[in-house]
Amino acid sequence: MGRWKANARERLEQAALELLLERGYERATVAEITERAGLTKRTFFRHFADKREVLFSGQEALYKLFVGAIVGAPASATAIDAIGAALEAASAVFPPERRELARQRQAIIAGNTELQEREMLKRASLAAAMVGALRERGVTDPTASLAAELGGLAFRTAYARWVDPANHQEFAELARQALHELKTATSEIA
Amino acid sequence: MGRWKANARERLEQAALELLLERGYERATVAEITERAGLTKRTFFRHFADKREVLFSGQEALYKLFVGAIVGAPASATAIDAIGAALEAASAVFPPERRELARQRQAIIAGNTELQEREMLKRASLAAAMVGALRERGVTDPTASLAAELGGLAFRTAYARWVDPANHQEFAELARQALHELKTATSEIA
DNA sequence: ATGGTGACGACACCAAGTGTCATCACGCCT
DNA sequence: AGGCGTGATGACACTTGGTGTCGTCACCAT
Repeated sequence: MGRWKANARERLEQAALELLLERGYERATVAEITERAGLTKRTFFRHFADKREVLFSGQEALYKLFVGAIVGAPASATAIDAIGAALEAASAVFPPERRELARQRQAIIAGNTELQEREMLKRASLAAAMVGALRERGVTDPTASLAAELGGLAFRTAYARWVDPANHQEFAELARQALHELKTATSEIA
Repeated sequence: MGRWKANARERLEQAALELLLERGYERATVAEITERAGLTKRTFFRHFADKREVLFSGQEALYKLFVGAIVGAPASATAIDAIGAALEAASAVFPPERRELARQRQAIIAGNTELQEREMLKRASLAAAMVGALRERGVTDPTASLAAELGGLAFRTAYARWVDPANHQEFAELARQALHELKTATSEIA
């Protein structure tokens, strides 16, 4: 079987999504995923650092959108304004067509602890990236960490609502709502 | 309550700490840890769910202190007050004698991604527990999540300073400082 | 063609976990 | 004291994730 078609990585992602949805993360082996994709186990690990990573391939782009929007926000913008701009920019990664995919992905992650661990690490990396970007704007540390944490919470809230079948609004709108709610809660808490 | 050679779990934790400090997490095998403890690989996995877990054994107690303090806070206490009480209660787990141990543990974790993943998951579990406890007090959701996130950030800040050799204050004092800084930053951000 | 480059397959190998059964120390009962 | 049950451990085989290494084959530029 010496043939090799293009899109190996995408085929692996697709095969993984299907198989993990059918059988769950633990009951599906890497060998079975690669078999479905017409490849071998070794090739899987050339494209993904480990089995979990096949479900977290868009993260890099998300970081860049966040960081870019924060450092690119107007100089007059406050830390929270910059966070708001970041959420706005992030909306580009979550068009309505990707909602069903995101839902499936979340269903798989919800069923396995290893995947949740990976997700938590990605969250922390994103938060750290936001803190770094805010610092580049001159925001000092207690405020930078707090703003990043707030942004992360707003993002997770918006994402959870976006994935929820009960809602039909666009991500950007949900993000604006979540951030607004958190801002008012913040002023009430102090 | 069987007492065989006794202390199997503690011996495993001690052997693991030593070996992981010497060689790092990835270059030390479970078989080597158990060999040092005078036990077998199988026994290790009867005491710990996986290799990572040997470094996270005190977490259960921490959760209980947090939750207990939050639900046990006086009815007049605000959400932030309850968080403050939780941090105060958590100080019991971090006496000065445990500082060196904590430092070593953090050094090992800092050197390996899997361990950081586990730590992030524990953080998230703690945050979720705090949200649950706050809800029991009648705190509703945007505020509960925000307060829990704030508490987590204060805790991490205090812990980082407590472990830092440059500081010599007690954990409770560092926690009060961190929470106070975050409260003022919160009022400035809104 | 011709040779170089990069992606893939084949194979061996290590380490993390798990299932299963045997064994051995201890407390308890008579 | 001696037998019994229980729970912790050892022994061993097995699966799966993940890596190192080498060979092979398509593609491209010369």
